[in-house]
Amino acid sequence: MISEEQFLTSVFWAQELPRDEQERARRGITLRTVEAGAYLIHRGDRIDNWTGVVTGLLRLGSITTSGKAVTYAGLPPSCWFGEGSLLKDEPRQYDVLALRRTQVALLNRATFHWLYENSVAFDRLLVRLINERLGQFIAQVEHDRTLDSAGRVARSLASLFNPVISPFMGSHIDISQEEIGLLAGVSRPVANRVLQELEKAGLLRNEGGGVTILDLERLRYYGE
DNA sequence: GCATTAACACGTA
DNA sequence: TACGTGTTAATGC
Repeated sequence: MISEEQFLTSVFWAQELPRDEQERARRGITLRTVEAGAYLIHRGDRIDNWTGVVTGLLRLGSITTSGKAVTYAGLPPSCWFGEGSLLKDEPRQYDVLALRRTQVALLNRATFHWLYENSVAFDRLLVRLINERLGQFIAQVEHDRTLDSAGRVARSLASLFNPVISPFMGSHIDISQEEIGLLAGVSRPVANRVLQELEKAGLLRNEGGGVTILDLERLRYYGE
């Protein structure tokens, strides 16, 4: 179980629940650390938790039959995921890999289902998140087919700062150019070149192991 | 052409 | 020493 203070500061949806439901949710959450390069979830695993990123960075994706890594989304701090597998009670469809040492919060299955059955506030939260994620993935399919590498890097960076999905993000993220390349599906030299291009355009600031976003709206539509 | 990999130099924690 | 960044050369689709 996590402390009340940790619950309120690291779980963005805590305040959306009435007091008694908050307390029930808090008692159902445990913390866990995943080392850099380790898998939190393998494709085919049975899922027993709804999972939130507290610190660090995860990559949602899979490996194609030809062995190529495909990224579906970066999962930054304050992002919660895995509700699909819990609601459908089916094995996990994708891999979740820690790009760096990452702390996650795990809400156990029983508590998740209790909230799902009994809390209007929790259901509204789920609908909002699923709706937003659907829009994000549809946009991503379009962009992967139309944008060049600069647009894809800009897009995948911008998607980390989605205020519905990861509301605690602010404007800075600790992420190396190597990791940006892994998320955007480009090599590090390309990520490096694009980041300099985006900095020249005034959309972000490169800070060595991190990036500060200066203009999220233009970053989101860069290259269109 | 544009991207990738491998390699090297450089600065910093 | 380890890591992140900037850059180049060789190579492939």
